[in-house]
Formats: sequence, structure tokens, C-alpha cells
Amino acid sequence: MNIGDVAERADLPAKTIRYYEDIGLVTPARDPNGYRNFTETDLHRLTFVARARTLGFTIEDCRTLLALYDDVGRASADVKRVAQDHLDRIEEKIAQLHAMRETLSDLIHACQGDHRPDCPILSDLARTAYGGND
Amino acid sequence: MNIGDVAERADLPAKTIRYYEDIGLVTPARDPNGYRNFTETDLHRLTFVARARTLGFTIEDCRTLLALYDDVGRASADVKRVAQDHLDRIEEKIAQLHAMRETLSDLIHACQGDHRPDCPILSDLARTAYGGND
DNA sequence: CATAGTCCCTCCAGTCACTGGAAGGTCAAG
DNA sequence: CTTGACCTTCCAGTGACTGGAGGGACTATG
Repeated sequence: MNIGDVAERADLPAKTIRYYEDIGLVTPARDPNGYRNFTETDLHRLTFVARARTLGFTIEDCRTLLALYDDVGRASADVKRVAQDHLDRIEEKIAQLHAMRETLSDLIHACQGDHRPDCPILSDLARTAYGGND
Repeated sequence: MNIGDVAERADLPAKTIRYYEDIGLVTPARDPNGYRNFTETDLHRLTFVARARTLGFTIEDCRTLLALYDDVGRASADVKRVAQDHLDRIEEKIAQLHAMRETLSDLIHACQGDHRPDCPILSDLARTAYGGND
């Protein structure tokens, strides 16, 4: 398979696949003309990575997960730990985003959004760090 | 004020403040020895940016918000639009993260996490794209 | 006056995961 | 033989910093 076919079947840009080769996630063979020649296994690894990426795993996580996938003697506990760590990071991010959302939506609701300059959003941003404790 | 004082008062690394100067968010004066000499106004702009960044605004947003803040003839509607766009992006990210969280936590719950190799997490990642429609 | 320690300076490189583009080689069809 | 679609490599840019090298400036002490 050429890179175009793989790109379509793995639903990944060809650029990304070349990048994944660069960083060693796949190592496709080469035709005499220099074209990459992917096997079904290569494609499978790429769809694996694509799926992991949509779940938010980092490339390093993907590398680890691929290694575990290749290791028939793996312990599922190792996989679970990678996933749990990742989930923890996601929870943390969600919490941060929730905090931002709350503040932002409060400010947006408080803002008239008209032609006048007065704006609680700017007032909030411009508040000093000691804004009201004294 | 030297950069160290500003760093402490704005709760920003000195490195970051230099970077903000590089990209034109502040333009502190210079002492004859080359040291940056920040005014209270500079500090105020930096705390403004710091606050905006904790609310997740991009640097470009910060640039826009600072310009609006400086413009006494601004319309609050302009500020509100920037904030609303940002909130929309946050909502979208939260939705994505929720989707990841749901899938991940399902998979993690399904995984025994023991010494055996069988693992629904890996099975999910390794599923083919046509995984069950045929 | 020398020295030590703390601050400050600039410039370069790296992060993460791609993405865009230039410049050029290869292949199948007409 | 040309056109167009494909493929190749290499370089640079993204966002928002961060780390480090290599060196100058200032303050306090002996």
C-alpha cells in the first residue's frame, strides 16, 4: 500500500503518517523507487494510534500502548495505569475549564454588550491582585 | 521596578515577562545599564494579561483585550464578543474532554488491571475502523 | 581592591504534534 | 511527450512559553 491508501484507510493525513514514521511509531518498507510500502500491520498500528489520539493519549502514551499491545506477556494492570493517569489528567483539565467557564459566563452575563465602554469583563481583568482583601 | 519585582508582584516568571515584551504586550523603559525599568502601568498591564491567561484567553485575545481596555471609546459589545467566542471554544473543549472521559472511564472499569494480558482498553484501540457494522 | 552572590542581559534551542510549502522525482493515461 | 496525480525530502512555522549558555551589573563583605 502506498501512503495515500493508508492515509484514507486510517483517516490520517499523509503528512501525519510520515511524521509518525519519523518518530518511530511505524517503520514501513520501501519500494525500489523510494515510495513507502505499508503492510496491513502498519495500517493496523496507525489506526491504533489514530484511535488513541482521539482519546487524547499523547504520542508517548501511544508508544507505550503500542509496546504493550505488542507484548503478549503484558499485564493489563500496566495498560490500565497508563489509561488511568491519562484520565486523571483529563479530569484535571475539565476542572480547570469548568472554572474558566463559570467565571467567564458570569462576566459575560454581567456585561451589557452595547455601545457603551463600561464593561465588567475588563474590570475583572484589570482588578489588582489585592483586589478587595483590605 | 526591575523585572524581578514585577515578576513577583504580577506572579509571572521573569522569562514570561521578557517574552511578553518580545511580542509587544508591554514595552518597559530601559535604564542606562540595559535593565528593564517597569512602571506601575506596565505592571498593571502584566497583571491584566496574567488574569486573562488564567481565564484561558489566547495571547492574541489578550492583545485585543488590552487594546479595548486602552480605548476609552470602546463598545462593551466588542469585549463581550471576544469573551463569548472564547467561552464557545471552552464549551467545545469541555464537550470533547467529556467524550474522552466517558469512553476512557468505561474502558478502565472494564479492565481487570491484573497480571493477565487480556485488556479491553487495548482491544478498543486495536479495533478496526469497520469494527462491527458488517 | 578583590571576591562572592545575586540579579540582570541576550540569544539559541527545545517543547508538542503536527501542518504548510518549496523543489523535485515517479508513474499511468492519453 | 505531456499532463496530472502521486510520491519524496527538507525547512519553517504554530502557541506560549521554558531551559540553559555565556556574560555584564550591582551589593556586601573582607
